[in-house]
Amino acid sequence: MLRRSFFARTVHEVAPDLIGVTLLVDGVGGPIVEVEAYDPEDAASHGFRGQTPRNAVMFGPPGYAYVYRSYGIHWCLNFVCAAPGRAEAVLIRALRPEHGVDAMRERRGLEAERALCSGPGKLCQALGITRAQDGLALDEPPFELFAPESGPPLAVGPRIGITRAVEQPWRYGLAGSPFLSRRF
DNA sequence: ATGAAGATGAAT
DNA sequence: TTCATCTTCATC
Repeated sequence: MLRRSFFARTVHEVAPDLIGVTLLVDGVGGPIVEVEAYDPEDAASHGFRGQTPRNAVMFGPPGYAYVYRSYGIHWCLNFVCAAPGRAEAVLIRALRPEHGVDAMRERRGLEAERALCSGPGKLCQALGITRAQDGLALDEPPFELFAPESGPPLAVGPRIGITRAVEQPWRYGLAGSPFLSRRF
């Protein structure tokens, strides 16, 4: 199991290391196949303009969940990294449905495994993540994180949906996975 | 009090 | 490509 100290590093080290890590929420989830990194010097990050009630968790200690509402409809899950005061976090964008697939299908109202967790909003709906999980520790229930046996092949590319003038190769994924939100 | 933008998803 | 949907935050 991952210890909270796993996240006490720069997001640029943590993000690629999360590919292949199994994420469970109340026993539902699977290996992460896609993430994105956000740091305080990044104009596209929620933390760029300073602390607000919404992004407060980003500025707290590492190893906690930062959950925010996206487009008024969806929820998105992040893992907070780096020392307190530095707003760094990894957006969890997709995972391979492995545990509790039936629960995911029920919550998503879909059958196709391919569509259950292939996007940050979909993933939260499938795992039952809402504001209720904002600020919760990642090494305590309902969360469970398991390191992979070996480092999987990584794909790297620019992030998705970033309209600001920030173009960096900060999206990481499991190369060739059919469960990505988008091909690299 | 008001407005504009947004780390998306699903349908067309 | 379009649009639903509404919170968040900045501004007035």
